[in-house]
Amino acid sequence: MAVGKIDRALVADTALRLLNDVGLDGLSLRAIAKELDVKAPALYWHFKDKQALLDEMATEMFRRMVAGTRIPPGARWRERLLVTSRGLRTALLGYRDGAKVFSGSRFTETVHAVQMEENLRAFVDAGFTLRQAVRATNTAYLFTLGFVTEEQGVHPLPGERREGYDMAARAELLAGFPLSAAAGEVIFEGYDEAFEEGLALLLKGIEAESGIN
Amino acid sequence: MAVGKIDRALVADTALRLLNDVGLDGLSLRAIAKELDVKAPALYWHFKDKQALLDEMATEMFRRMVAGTRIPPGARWRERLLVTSRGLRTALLGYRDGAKVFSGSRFTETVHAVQMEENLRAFVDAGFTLRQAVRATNTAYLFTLGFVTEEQGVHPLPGERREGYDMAARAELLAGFPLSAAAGEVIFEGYDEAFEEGLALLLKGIEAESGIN
DNA sequence: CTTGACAACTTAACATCGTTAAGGAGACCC
DNA sequence: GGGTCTCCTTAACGATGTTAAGTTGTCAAG
Repeated sequence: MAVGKIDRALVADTALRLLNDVGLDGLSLRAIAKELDVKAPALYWHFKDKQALLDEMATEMFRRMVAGTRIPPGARWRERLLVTSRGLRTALLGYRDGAKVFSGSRFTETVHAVQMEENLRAFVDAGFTLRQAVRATNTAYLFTLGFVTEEQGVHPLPGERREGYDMAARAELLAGFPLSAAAGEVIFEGYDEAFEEGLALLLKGIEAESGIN
Repeated sequence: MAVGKIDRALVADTALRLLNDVGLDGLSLRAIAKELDVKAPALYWHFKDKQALLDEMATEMFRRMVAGTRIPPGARWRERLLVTSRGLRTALLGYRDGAKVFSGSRFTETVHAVQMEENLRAFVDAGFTLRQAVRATNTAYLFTLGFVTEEQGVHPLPGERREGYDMAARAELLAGFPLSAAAGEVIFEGYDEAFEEGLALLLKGIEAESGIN
């Protein structure tokens, strides 16, 4: 398809586009290569192995997340943590198996440090110790990763629903567990609200434990 | 090795044992079959595909977690959430790539409903609405999953450390980001404390938002 | 203008993987 | 003794990540 010069960025971009069509399981080097009008082994000129390509994809995902996250100027710790957490979730949801790709990879650059530094700075400026700042941001980060991982297990892409989870069948299996049965609706419907309320719990906790608001 | 009757439970048990040696990537059907003194296609008599076997492994992990988690009689919501979250982390840490296997699979039974029901019950009895109870327990659950997933990216098994993460090199890369550089020690050392403090934040938040203690 | 080096690819092949098709040994029942 | 069912084997398929070796184009030095 694309006949121009091939470099790491173009490969990662192409792979990310393909990811939404075929998912992580279908993302073979041969498929990516075909999209670039090239044979599979050519990719080894640019990446030492497939994991290195996945790492580049994760890094590019993060780059786009940072670019797409508008942080209000003068935002304080609370707002920053809300906005960056929502931004991460939105970014991961933008790709099929986005959370899996992301959390199975390691960054190839230090782009992530910019946002991390600004977030930590906001906390420290507000009076948190560095340790408190790290724990707070990291907890939000890991909650978001876990959340989207599970969410994408049910909704591979926003709007799509994965087969094999019938609400009625679930209710029947959980006869004898009335609360768990009723919990189904709360869990599997309204992921947006669930995420927001989880974040809200965390923020409340940060506030309550530090006394900083 | 084992020459007795082969059934789903034995296969899952053997696969879980092998998992700690070879990791998820090395966990091939042929390797599992060899461990059972059997050829790979034999496994298809007991499982419709590899994912079904992984599902059984995840279910067995959960079963052992429940069996290994001593919940003090009369424990209230706070203590229950602490104990079950710690229990989940400990269980996942017990297997190489435990978190990945677990969060990529779906239970084959409803064993999980027992503990879920008891936890929700504890919350509701304490005065939480069902919705609050679900949000609280689910947030803790997803945080734990995200946490251990990242933790095992650095420590495949307790005591082992994955290569490629040199603390000195990291500090050098993050020159210009002093807070992020300093955060390294807080993040990568003391996962136990980090987990406890993340949980503590959450519990504080649950308490603060509901007014229930 | 030729030569040589280097970058960027192709072709061919390898071992391994999940999975399917077909068949065989053994237990059990009529 | 014949037939059926369970549980396994043998053989094979297509696909995968990866490596080795060779090919093409570009470009600078002699």
